[in-house]
Amino acid sequence: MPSNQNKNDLKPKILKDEPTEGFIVERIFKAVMEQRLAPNTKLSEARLCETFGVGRMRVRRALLLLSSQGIIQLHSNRGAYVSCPDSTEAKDVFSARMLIEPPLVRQLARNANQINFVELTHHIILEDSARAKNDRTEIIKLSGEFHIMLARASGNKFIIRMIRELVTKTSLIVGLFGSSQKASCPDEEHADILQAIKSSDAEAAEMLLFSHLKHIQDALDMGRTLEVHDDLATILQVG
Amino acid sequence: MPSNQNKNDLKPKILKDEPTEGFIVERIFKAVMEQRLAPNTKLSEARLCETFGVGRMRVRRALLLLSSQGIIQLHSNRGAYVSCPDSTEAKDVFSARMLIEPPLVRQLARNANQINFVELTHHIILEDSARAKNDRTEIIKLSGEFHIMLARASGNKFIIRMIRELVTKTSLIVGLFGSSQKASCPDEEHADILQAIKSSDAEAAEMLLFSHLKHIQDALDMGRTLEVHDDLATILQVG
DNA sequence: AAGTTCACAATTGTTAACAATTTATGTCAA
DNA sequence: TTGACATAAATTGTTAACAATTGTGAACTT
Repeated sequence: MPSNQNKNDLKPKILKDEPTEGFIVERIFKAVMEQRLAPNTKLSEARLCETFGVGRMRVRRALLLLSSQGIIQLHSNRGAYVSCPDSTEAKDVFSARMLIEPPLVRQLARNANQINFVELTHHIILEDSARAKNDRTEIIKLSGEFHIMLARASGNKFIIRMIRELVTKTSLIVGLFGSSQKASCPDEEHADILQAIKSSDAEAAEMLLFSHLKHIQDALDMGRTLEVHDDLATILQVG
Repeated sequence: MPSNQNKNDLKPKILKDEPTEGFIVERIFKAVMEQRLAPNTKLSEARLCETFGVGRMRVRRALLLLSSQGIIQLHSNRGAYVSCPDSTEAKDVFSARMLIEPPLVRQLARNANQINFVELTHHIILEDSARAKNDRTEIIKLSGEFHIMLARASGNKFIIRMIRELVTKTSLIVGLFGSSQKASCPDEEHADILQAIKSSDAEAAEMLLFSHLKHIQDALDMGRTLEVHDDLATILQVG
């Protein structure tokens, strides 16, 4: 959802080593989704400039785009901070996801024959593998990505964008309110959902996804303190 | 230290006569939704600057925000143009709306007791009035707004934003592919939907909204020429 | 007349300097 | 030590000049 889709832009601008603002948005977006950027972290222009080796304009445009997607918040004259959703916003996020995603997988199950399952199936394997290694960071990353892949299977760019935004906010919420003991994404539920879709069982898929979201929400524990990262360069350059 | 969020953000900046970029976005957004800005219309920076009496920076930021919402498209070195959705995108828009809005009104019907119906009811009256006067412009404006009001009734800002964007794109699509003879928004359907919600008939509301969207889509006629407006000042300053 | 080339005008993209605001620092008094 | 207050530093917001790109049109060739 970042930048622009260009028809006539067949220029070799990609050769320039300067990252485009879409690239910067993507990086920060991903860092937030993978919980490498904690809520309330300050994203100063100067820091981002040197991190990405880019002028101030690009950074400011990227920050504006991120703020328009609710990933960060711009406080005038004070800078950009990673969004810190409150419980109300958390409720809205899950409410929106519960409204959209169940009908989505229902539709997917109905058109199961048109779906390419290889990537999705492979993704489940990756998730299992990460769980086996107890790699919390990887689990979080893959868990979010699974839902985005489901959205992508719809082929509808509006749905994809919406889900992407909601999943990213979910990452922030889980980072803030997720009790570390409970599993952030219950073990076999993704596999079950995918199986239901594969077997064209629309009702089951819809219900499974709904309860899946409910499980995630129920595992939240409102009322936790948060830590603020500060080594942006490391966080953003990796991955 | 993390507890202070809105301290100085409530400044009397509104006193400045310079419109903020949010204001500019809102104006253009609305102009597109009400079909006063035709697809493919060029929005040159200079023109917008003098129209809103604002520096180039504000305009550029506004344009970036609008492009991130898909309302306009930015072609590098060539400027900003009102989006001109093709048939594929049109299909995606209706597909997304059919996925989201029916479950939305279903939910609204279930919680009908928590909804304030005065504005919605009044809106129906306004629509009837506009239809009576055969005021096409007003009809288009009100028709879109009704759906946004439904979204607003959910109180969920993610849903509201999504619907707003989809409705606006629908306006572009109807402007492009809408055959002028067929009604753009069938006469009594909004009233019927609202009545179903009022009576807590979730199933009926869901189905009525679905077929309502289908009717709008079916009334489209792919393959029309488009006209490009050019008097931005007039268009944007009114309303 | 159609097409090409070249130069010029208009528009957008970028940079850097400047202004405004916030945050940090340091001194002094209670 | 704490608090207030003034000053300095750092950060963001804005403006304007400059660079780069695109579109236009005249002159020229075929």
